[in-house]
Amino acid sequence: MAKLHNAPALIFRVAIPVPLYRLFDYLAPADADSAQLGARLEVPFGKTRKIGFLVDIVEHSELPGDKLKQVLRILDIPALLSAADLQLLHWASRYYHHPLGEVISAAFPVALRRNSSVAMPAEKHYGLTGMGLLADSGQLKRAPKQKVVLEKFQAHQHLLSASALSQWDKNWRVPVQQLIAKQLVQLAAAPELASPSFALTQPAALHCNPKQQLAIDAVCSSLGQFGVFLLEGVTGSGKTEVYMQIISAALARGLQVLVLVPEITLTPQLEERFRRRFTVNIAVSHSKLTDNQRRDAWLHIQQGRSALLLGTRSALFTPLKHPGLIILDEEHDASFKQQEGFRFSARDVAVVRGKLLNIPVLLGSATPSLESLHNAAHQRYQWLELPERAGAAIAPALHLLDIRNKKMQEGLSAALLEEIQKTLDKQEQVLLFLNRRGFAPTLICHGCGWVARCLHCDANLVIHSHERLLRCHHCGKEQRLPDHCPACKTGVLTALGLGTERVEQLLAQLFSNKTIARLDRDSIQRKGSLENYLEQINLGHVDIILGTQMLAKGHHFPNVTLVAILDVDSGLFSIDFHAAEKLAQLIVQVSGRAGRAEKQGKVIMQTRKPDHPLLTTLINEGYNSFAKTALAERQLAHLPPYSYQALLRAQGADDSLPQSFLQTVADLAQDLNTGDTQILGPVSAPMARRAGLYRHQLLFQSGKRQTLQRLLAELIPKIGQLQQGKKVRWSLDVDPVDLY
DNA sequence: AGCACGCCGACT
DNA sequence: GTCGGCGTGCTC
Repeated sequence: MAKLHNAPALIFRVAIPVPLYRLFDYLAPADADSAQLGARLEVPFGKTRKIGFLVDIVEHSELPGDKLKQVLRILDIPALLSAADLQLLHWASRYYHHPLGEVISAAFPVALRRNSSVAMPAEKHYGLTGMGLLADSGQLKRAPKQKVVLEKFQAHQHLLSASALSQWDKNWRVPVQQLIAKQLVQLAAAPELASPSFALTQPAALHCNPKQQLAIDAVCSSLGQFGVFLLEGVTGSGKTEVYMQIISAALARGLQVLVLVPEITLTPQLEERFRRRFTVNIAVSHSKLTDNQRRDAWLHIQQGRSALLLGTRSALFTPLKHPGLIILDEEHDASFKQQEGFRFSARDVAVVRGKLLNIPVLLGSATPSLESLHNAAHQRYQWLELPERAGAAIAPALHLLDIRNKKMQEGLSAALLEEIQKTLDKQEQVLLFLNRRGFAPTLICHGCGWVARCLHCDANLVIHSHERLLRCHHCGKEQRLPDHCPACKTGVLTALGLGTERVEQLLAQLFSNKTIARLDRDSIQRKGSLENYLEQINLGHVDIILGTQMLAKGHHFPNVTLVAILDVDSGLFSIDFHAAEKLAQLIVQVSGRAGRAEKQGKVIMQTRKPDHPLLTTLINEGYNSFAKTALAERQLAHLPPYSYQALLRAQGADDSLPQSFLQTVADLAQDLNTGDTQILGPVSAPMARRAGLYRHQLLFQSGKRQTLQRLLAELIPKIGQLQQGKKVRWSLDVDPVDLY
């Protein structure tokens, strides 16, 4: 404990996960020598204790020594984050103008943010004994469970962890214990990661076409150095096989691979394919897992015990012991953008991470974002295309169906109904897409014109007919479906517009001998898992599939030969300039759900704007032509990616507080604005009131990223000190993707 | 974000 | 007389 009198007391600069734009100084603890930057620290903070992060060690503090408290303890020796990881988090904090403590905190799994224990799961691993290796499983025919388990081990020829076994079969413990008793299986020490010689006993890779091989070679030759690759491949073009062969090359070099996917609904199939293909330990991280499971996955990768991490957005920051490659699948997907708190884009941060770690980053999509295509066009990303459908599957044919002046039955034209009938007659499946759940979006009184509106939002209530409810899709508030008009008491209430429930009802009438599956948030919640539905569909037990957005993602329905998008027009006219891009991606993605090698799929889009250039370009010339046109329009309008934006949102209990707060900020920004940054607003948000709060926004736009960044860097810390800033909830969104 | 201090209304 | 409402201020 005794310190030399003259040794200067060391000061720890600590980032604390609080919404404050500053660091906190502490007196170093006794064991200061063992502290590394990035280590978690337990510190006294106000009246409580918090876990903070060591970001600097200095000799002097600006504060007088008697104001400083001492660090209680260093939680991680050594630190769990590498220098490059810490550098990435510093960058992200600066770029997104979000407090460093909260940003670093986001890199850790929840279980490590509050709880100090890095009680590394001393997870048990099991492997074959020499006897087990040679044993003939046929001799266990009187113990079928043991036989299957033994065969599982023999097929893998390496250690299996308890969690891997649990995922394979919940009831593995008893047979494994019995096999241990027979000395066929033994408890083993957990393996270190894959050295370069780690055996990858994988099934032979599929034969690749030349374009696939070109993509594989391009990324593989970049292993060990930074580079961004944009892999554009339509559904069925063999994108996943390209991923697998590149992953395989990275693993063979003893490198770890981080694979990010948009949502967990996509992971079961991909995870299964990975597990079948690779014998390395695979870690999985997504929101359906428990905090402890996610902590374990994080630590397994951090310690190099797992070689492959399959996860969603928040897995991006997981420290890699042997960084090799980052893959981001469906890179255009909106779920890669965090929409609250620390609003980062996992796609953009992944690219920066690749640069800092000096590893390649592979972005894949059938419908790349305009930003990524723009980056590819400017040689910042290397563009790799997979034009052909592997196995000679035929791309679906797209048709616009003009429904102007056509008689419609619940949103379905006679011509479409005829197509549906024809398809059903051939014993093939039909997929109908309508991006609105519920029965109908409006309840109106035929007598007096009263409309059911949400009390807390600027929105109409949606009719949910099965549940006899009116529900607000923005704040979730519900009420009973009224029998009579609450305003005039006499008028007849009428449902206006279309929802999936309503279409389902009609289909059930028209095709009463057919099975219909409705897939939307409501039906999934009520009737059980999505997987169950998907299985029923692919077993051929369903004739008509009807659903929302949910259908556009990942799942392929090989027996579907007709896809119909019931209302393509609602996406054509929006105040948000991203709408056209999103609609085009949606159309292509939904189209991609259908068909297989021997049957060409057909896609019908009902529209009242059959001449709309977005639709005609997309249909006649394809997604890439559409993208070129859309980018040209963006350039003319000086919109991203030809300019850079940041959106400051504010909400409060009344209309004036957020408005005047943003006006103060706008004035302040104007004073600081030395560049060409445009300060637009404040204006009220497109939905001015939501969940009882009044919302306003202020948009910053500049032709130069640096100019915008410089302004924000000066402005944002000042906002925190504004008196008005404490009475409203505000947040900054750098590179916003939806302007709501 | 927490958490405490602080100054005004309806309760045992 | 007090329990407790949430406005305001601070956290090294």
